[in-house]
Amino acid sequence: MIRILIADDHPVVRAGLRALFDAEEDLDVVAEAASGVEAVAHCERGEVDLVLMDLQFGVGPSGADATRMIRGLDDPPRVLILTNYDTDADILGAVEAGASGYLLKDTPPDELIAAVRAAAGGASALAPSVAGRLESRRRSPTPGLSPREIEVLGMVAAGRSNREIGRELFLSEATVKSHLAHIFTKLGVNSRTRAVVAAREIGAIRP
Amino acid sequence: MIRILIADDHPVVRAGLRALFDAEEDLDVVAEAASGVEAVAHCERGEVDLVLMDLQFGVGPSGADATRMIRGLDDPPRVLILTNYDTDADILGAVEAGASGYLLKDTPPDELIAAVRAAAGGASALAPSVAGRLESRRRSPTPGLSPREIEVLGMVAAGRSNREIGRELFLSEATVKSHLAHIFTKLGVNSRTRAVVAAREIGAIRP
DNA sequence: CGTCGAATCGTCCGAAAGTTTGAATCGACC
DNA sequence: GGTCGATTCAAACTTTCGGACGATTCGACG
Repeated sequence: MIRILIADDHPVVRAGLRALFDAEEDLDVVAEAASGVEAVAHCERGEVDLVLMDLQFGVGPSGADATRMIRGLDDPPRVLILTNYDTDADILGAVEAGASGYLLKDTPPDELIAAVRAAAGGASALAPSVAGRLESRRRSPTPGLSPREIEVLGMVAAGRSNREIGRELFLSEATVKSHLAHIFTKLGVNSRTRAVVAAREIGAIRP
Repeated sequence: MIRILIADDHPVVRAGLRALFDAEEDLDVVAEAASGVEAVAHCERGEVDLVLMDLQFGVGPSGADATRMIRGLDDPPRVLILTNYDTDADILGAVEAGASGYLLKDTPPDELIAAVRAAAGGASALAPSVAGRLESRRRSPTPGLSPREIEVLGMVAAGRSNREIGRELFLSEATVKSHLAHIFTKLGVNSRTRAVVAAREIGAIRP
């Protein structure tokens, strides 16, 4: 018997998953959580073998954060990510946080159930499209943007000018330009707007 | 008895909605559709009082398109939009397409069921947050960007330079600048990156 | 201890971008 | 028939960006 915790902020999705699992004899939905903190609280009490976790909660810690916390417990349950979003950064973040698998919400039910059984059994379960993405990422790893560069890039994406960025980060405009020049070469572009597009594509900034 | 068609490309969401409605005596889920064309086909055969429609389908016509087609039938069912996304343009587009209501997927189940009954009874059902958004939109209507301006803005958002935009649209660079100047004043900004941010916020270009 | 990347700041210069002003055409609308 | 917005273009001007150097500091790593 696999004891499952469903963590998703959409009641409809929770009901759908519960209906799906109720039809299987070896799957038992023992709890639901509408937020990351709720999910962690449930796991602290034990009695859960596997968590189905959304990445996007309206408020509070993200699914990746919750995953990290859960995996830090003693004898933690496995965590399977089930989300709509599939940018590289999301997936990498989740896997690094300790997720055993990554599924997209348009996964067919039979695949989903198979993945749940596989994950509970200790195997890794990645949606094929996700696995391919991870593979392609391994071949051309993220142009390692430093934290500072990502910060600057985020402000560029928000429409700030170099001068404004300098003011807000307490930098000289020259430094901002310097960061931007590095960002440009790392992303293979030659203008701020193109950099924003590229950053969105690789998931380096909020979509 | 309200006969319901669920149109959503996510099996999990369909299962969730079905479970939700099955618990109500006066609601009967008579069919499911995983795409816009499927939904329209079902409605052409009649036997449906209300369609719960997602806006985002992976392939094929959008939920708004499907809504337009359904509302163009003889004696059409009512259409209730149920979606994740809530940009102004999405909502406006759906309402203009003939939707009787607009709900977000994080709506609590009881509200959802109430909205379904209201819509089937002929009333309009808008989520409070959505109604507020429409209201605010009425107060400050979309700065009327012309089709050409939207076209230019889209290319700016894609990272093109003024010269490139001119080449691709067979315009002089002066004309591109002229369009941009108008766009800036209409959006109340003073740079291309800010214009892209503003355009995203009001839903004038792809999110 | 030397090396390396990250982060900081600087100058100089050409290329884009943005501002201002003006103007022509065209279709829609009253 | 006149007005108005959309679209097109132009010249001149200012500001911002981006490229191409270099330079310093500092912590990490072997």
